Amino acid sequence: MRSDATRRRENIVREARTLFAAHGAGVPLESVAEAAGVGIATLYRNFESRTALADAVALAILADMGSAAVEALADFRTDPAAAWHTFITRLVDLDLGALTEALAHYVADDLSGPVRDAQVHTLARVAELLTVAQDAGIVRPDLDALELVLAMGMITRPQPEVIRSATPRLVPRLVDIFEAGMRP
Amino acid sequence: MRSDATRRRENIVREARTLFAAHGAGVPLESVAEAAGVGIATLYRNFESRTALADAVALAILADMGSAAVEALADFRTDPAAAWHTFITRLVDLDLGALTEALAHYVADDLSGPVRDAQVHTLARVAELLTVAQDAGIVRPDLDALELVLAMGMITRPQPEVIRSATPRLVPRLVDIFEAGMRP
Amino acid sequence: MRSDATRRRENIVREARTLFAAHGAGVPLESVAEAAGVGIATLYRNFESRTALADAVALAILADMGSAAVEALADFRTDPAAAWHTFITRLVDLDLGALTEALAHYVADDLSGPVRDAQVHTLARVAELLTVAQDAGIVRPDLDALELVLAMGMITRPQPEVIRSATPRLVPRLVDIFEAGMRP
Amino acid sequence: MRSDATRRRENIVREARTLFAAHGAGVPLESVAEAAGVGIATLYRNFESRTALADAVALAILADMGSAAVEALADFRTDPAAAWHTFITRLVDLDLGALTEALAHYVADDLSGPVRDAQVHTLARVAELLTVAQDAGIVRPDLDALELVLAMGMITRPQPEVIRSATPRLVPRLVDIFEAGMRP
DNA sequence: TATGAATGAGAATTCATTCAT
DNA sequence: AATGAATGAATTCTCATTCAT
Repeated sequence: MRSDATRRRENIVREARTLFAAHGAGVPLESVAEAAGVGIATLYRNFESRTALADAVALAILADMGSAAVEALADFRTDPAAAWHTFITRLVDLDLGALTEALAHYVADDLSGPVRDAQVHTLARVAELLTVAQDAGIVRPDLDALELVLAMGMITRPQPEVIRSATPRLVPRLVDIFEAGMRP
Repeated sequence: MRSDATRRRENIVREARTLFAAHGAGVPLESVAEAAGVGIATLYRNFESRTALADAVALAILADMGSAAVEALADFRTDPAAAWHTFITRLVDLDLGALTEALAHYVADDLSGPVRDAQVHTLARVAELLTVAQDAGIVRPDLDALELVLAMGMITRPQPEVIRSATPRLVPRLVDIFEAGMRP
Repeated sequence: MRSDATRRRENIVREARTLFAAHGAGVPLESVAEAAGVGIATLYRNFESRTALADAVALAILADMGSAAVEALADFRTDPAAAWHTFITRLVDLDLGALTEALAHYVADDLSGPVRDAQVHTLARVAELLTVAQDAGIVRPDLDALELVLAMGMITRPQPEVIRSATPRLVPRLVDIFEAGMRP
Repeated sequence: MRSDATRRRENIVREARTLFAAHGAGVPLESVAEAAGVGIATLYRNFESRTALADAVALAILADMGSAAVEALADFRTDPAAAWHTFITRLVDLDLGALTEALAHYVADDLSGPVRDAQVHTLARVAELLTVAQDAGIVRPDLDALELVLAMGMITRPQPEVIRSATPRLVPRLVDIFEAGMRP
């Protein structure tokens, strides 16, 4: 029973993440509930408010980002360039745009405790990786972790339909340019 | 009264452009009206619908972008690198994010005639400049005009307040990285 | 100059009458102004409010109805049945539906003085004709003038487009049935 | 709760029917909601749009009309004249005026499927009754079912308050005249 | 606990009426 | 005097959130 509830909850977060990434954080919560196959009231039982759900989405993304950083660090010895490139690629697949959207409701630095902590913690991991990469001469030395993450977030944010369909390969292209720009 | 009305109309477009850039194209039209110092009905007299207003905003931005390209071309002889850099910088100040947002309501290639025409026309100017810059060896050869414009649009799109205040210098930094990435 | 203004004013009333009859008294006054080829402010200079305009429409219709009754009376000697039938036919063409609509804004018996007077006066003429027709044995004796006028108004009131197009001959048919029903 | 919701829904239709009949199909939906004792959003949950509500009203009226026709047919053997008269009388009480109003938003023959079907079906019933009555020599042979229904609709359409209060017995009188006019 | 229904508050849009030229 | 522009008030419709089963 317990795990059933847990799975349901995670499912809601997953769908919210996808929808936030695709259509912005403004999507009707009812559509999130529907995508997750639950009633709207169930969503609200699990997440007190839109903010609470957005926080959960943010935490999920930050967790994935942390893992990506840790794994990249582990692989770094073997093949630095490949490890770094893989990390960037994984960031792209993380729906970072949804993260940005999910944070949109905070004013200034009033991030809720857990989110702020996770952010600090994850950024520390990324910074660690970044330092190693910089020391290895793969990445320009004046780049900081927050900047990197936000940059990836901005270039993967949801695009209006007109633009997405007119330029289907846009994101990979931007990522490629960005990677080039990050080299020393 | 005629010129008065014209000024008012332009004022509405200017405020809309600013607000679209700052908070997305979803901003209440009432807040646009308020910013422009007019009643909501006046806005509607001038722009039949949100779409019509968004079109006007798009046209204004495209016009400015065209001018920037033309001027950069003119300055190119004198100092290619400076001309290119100035062009990029001017793009940043154009509220391209607002353009992206303003296009958000179109499906596929159903841009309204005038907007599509202006887009084609302006992109042609930009492409001209781009070609010149590529020939001069300043810009990587595999970059196209649409890509360039969209890229600038994405990295200047409105940010949630948390992010903007936490990283006030973000946009210039991203631009710098992008410029680096665009070199051959 | 004077007659110019008068003609303009009458033109507004005429267009209002047509539009009230066709689309109900709720039509935008701006569309009335446009149909009359004047600016909305001119309409308002001539008619203080929608009510004032509606009154003018009512008066115009009542005047026409009075004339029709007077003429029918004059023709009655010659050919009673034809005179009566012609009268009924003329009522149909009078846009009586517009009259009904134009009165719609009055509560209870608060008709404005002039309208009430015109109504009383016109009904007296119609009653006169009606009496003559009843005496001649053409019309059932229990019919009164107000009833007659309202009946014609109801069966000529504007119809929704669906119905109008589905049954283009409806009004003449109803008039025919009504005429039959009015015989002794 | 299910049956509760059903009752509520039916209640909304009932009130809408009454208000459409009394004040035209243009009544603020908020006033319909209020009359039904629900919030405006509840009305919208049940009826996607004004059109959907109007359709429901139309269907309800058509259903009642069908029943009236069927019952009149059943009673016809016993007492033709009484059955016919009762049928006419029941039509009057059906708020046919509301039906007309409810159809007002359709263009040409674009009635929504279910409404069109119901209309065809109900008219067939009425036509059946009409034929029987014509065969019995009670009704003039050149009358068709649609005409009959529309005629009743027109003479029972909502009247402006001035008129209603000035002539409280108008509708029954018109019906009487109409019945007379429908005889062979 | 899970759900569908209910609700009020907010945003888009239209229109009668007033104002400034 | 004639006009087009400006405005607020009404109305439709949508959505986050709460409630009753």
